[in-house]
Amino acid sequence: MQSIAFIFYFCPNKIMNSKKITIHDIARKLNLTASTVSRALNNHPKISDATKKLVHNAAKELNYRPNTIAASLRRGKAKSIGLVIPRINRNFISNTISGIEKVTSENGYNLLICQSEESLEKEINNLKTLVNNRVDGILISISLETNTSKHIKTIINDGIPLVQFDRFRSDIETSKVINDNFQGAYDAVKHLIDKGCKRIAHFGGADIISIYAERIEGYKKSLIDNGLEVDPSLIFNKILNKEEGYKIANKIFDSKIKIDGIFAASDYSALGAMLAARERNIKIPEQIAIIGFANEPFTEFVSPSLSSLDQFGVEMGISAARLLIEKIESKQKEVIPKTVIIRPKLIIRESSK
Amino acid sequence: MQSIAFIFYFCPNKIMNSKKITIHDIARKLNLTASTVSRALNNHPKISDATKKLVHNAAKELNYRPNTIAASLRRGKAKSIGLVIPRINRNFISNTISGIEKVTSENGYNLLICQSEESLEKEINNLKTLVNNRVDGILISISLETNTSKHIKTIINDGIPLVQFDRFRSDIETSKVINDNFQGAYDAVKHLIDKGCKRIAHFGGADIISIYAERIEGYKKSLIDNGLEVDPSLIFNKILNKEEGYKIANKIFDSKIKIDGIFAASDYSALGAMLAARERNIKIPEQIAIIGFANEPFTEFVSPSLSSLDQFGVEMGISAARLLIEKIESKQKEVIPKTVIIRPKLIIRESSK
DNA sequence: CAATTTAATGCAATCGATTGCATTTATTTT
DNA sequence: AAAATAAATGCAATCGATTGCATTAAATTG
Repeated sequence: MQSIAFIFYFCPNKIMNSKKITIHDIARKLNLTASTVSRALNNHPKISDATKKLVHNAAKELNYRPNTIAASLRRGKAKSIGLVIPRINRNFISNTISGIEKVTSENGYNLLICQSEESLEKEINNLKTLVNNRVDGILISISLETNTSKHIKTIINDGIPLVQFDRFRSDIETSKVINDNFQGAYDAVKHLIDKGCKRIAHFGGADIISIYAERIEGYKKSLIDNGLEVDPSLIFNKILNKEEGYKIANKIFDSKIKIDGIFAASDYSALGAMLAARERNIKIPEQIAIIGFANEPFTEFVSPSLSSLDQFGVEMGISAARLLIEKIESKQKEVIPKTVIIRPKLIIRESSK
Repeated sequence: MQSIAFIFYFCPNKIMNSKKITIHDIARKLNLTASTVSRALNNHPKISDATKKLVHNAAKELNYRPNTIAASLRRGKAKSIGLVIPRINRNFISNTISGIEKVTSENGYNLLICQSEESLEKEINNLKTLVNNRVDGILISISLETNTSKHIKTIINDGIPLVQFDRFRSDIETSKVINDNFQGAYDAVKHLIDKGCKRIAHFGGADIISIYAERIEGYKKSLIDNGLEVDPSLIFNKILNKEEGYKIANKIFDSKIKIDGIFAASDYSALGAMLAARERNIKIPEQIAIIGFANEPFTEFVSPSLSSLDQFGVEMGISAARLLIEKIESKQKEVIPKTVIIRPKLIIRESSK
C-alpha cells in the first residue's frame, strides 16, 4: 500500500497519462460496435435513447476525448477556418479578429491564424499551410505588398470558400466586408470644409491598396462637390505613421504651401502632424483642423483630442465570419458574392471643432 | 474546339476543382508505391535522389497538396499549438500573440487561438477543444474569473505540454513567462517617492490574480523600504478601467483622504484619475504624480503624458512559445519547469516628472 | 562466381471516427 | 400467426499519410 501511494506521489504524470480512449474502447466496454458508439455520441436518431445514455455515461467515466483529427480526415473537412492578416498587434485588426473568433467559435469552427507581416511571400505560404490543413474556408486581409491576385485565385479555383475583408483585391469575385473608405473620406473632408477649411492636405497610404486609393477619391470628390479645387501638391502618399506625418507636416510648414486642414488616412500620421503643429504653436483647430482615420484608442486621449473615423472592427470581423460560414454551409455551390459595406462613423473631437 | 474553350470560359471552377491529389495518385503515375512517394516527399535517406526528383516533379505537376490532417492522425500529433487568452483585442495581449505566432510559424506549428472572454467556463471549454484537436502543446493566460487550477491540472496529467504566461496560477508546476510585477510596482513606487510623494494610493486589480497581488506587494514593500508606511485605506481593488479610476479618484478627492501620488495597476484607471484631477484643476505631477501599468500606446500621447511600465509583450510571447516548443520537442519526458521573468521597464513621462 | 552486404522499394497495418448498406430484433398489420 | 414494416445495431470500407518489416535488385567481397 505504502509503495503504491509512493509511486503515485512521485510519478503522477506517468501513471495518469494513460493512452487515449477511443470509441472502440467504449464499444468494448458496452458490448457494442464503434459505429453505434459513434452514432450515439453524435445523437443519431436511429440509436435508442437507452444506448445513448449508456454510451454517454461510459464516455464520461472513461474520460473519452473525441479525436477531432480522425473525424476531420474522414469527413474531408476540419471544421476550421483560416485567417490571414498582415499583423495581429494592430488595434483595428485585433478587433476584427476578436469578432471573427466569436462567430467561428459559436459555430463550432476552430480558427487558424497566420500573419503575413505585410509580405506577399509569407501571405502565399500562409495560404498553402491553410489549404494543407484543409480548412473549410479562408478569411483574408491582404498585405501591403500584395500586388497580384494569383495566389488567391488558386484558392478559389480549388473550391475553397474565401472572404476578403478590409484590405482587398478587387479583381477577384469574392464576398467581402469593407469600409466605405470613399464615403468616410468624403464625410471627413466635408466636415472640414463646413468648419471653414479652404486648403486641405491629404496624408494617404500606398495608393495601390484600394482602401487608400478610395480615400483619395473621396477626398477629391468632396472637395469638388463643395466648391473647392483639387491641388495635387496637397496630396502626399505613403504617409502612415507618426514619424512620416511629423516629417511631412514640418516640410509643409517650412514651405510656401499654405494649408488650414489635414485629412490623414491614419491616426498616427495625423498625430505626427499635430505634434509638428504644436511645436510651432500653430493652433489646432483654429489654424489647422485635423482628422485621422481608424479611431485608434489614443485619439480620444490626446490633446487636443483627435477627430477620426471609426471603422467598427469587431462588427467587421463578425460580418466577415458570418459571410464565410454562410458560404461554407450553403448547400448550393453557387453563392452570389456579397459585399458588405460598413460606413465609417465620423467622430468629431477637439481637433476639428 | 470551340466548345471546349466555351466550357472553360463559363465554368472554370467546376473544371479546375478536380478531386484532391494524394500520394497514391503520384505513385500510380510513376509506377511506385505510396510508401515510396511519402518517403521521397519527406526526404527520407533511403530513397534515391533520382526517385525523389521524379516524385517532386510529379507532385508539382499534379498540384499535390499534402493532407496535413491525415499525417496528423497517423502521427498522433497535429503540429499545432493552442493558445488560450482572455481577449485578443488588448494591446498587450495582441503583442504577445504576435510574438507567439512568429515563433510557432517559424517552427512549423499551426496556432489555434481561443478567447476565454474572462470566463472560467469558456476557458474550460477552450481547453477541451484544444485537447480534442490533439494540439502538441498549450499556451495559456488565465481569465480574471479563474479561481481554480483543476482544469489546467487535467491537461498536464494528460501529458500535454503547457506553458503559462502573464496571468498564471502558481499552484501548478509549469514553465511560465511572467512579468516581475513585484519589481515593476516596486520601481514605480520608489520613483514616486524619489519625486517627493508621501501619500501614494494604489489602484489595483482583483487580488486573487497573482499579477495584481504582486503589484500590491511590490507597492507595499517599496513604501516600507523607503521609510513610508502602508495605509490600507489607500489601496483600492478592482479598479482597472477608466470609469472606475475616474470614480475612485473623485471619491478620494471628495473625502478627507489626502494623496499626492497614484500608482495604478492599469493605464486606463490611471487615465481616469488624470481626467478627474484635471477637472478639479489638480496639477499633475505637481500636486499628484501618476504612474500606470502596461505602457498602452495612448500613454505617450495624452497630456500630460503618462508614466507607465512597459511589459515587452512581443518578447514575452516569443519566450513563452520557445519554452513550449522546447518542451514539446525535448526527448526526455521530464523538463524542469522554467520561469522566465521579464522585468518591466519604467517609462518616465510628464505625469511623474 | 558464389556469398554477402548495401541500397532501394514494396507490403500491409495503422491512426480513430464516420457512414452506406446489411442484418437482426421488435413491432405492427392483415 | 405469417407477412410486412419499423427500429436498432453491426459490418466493413474509407479518409490519406506513415512506418516497421520484408523483399528485391544491385554492388561488393572473398
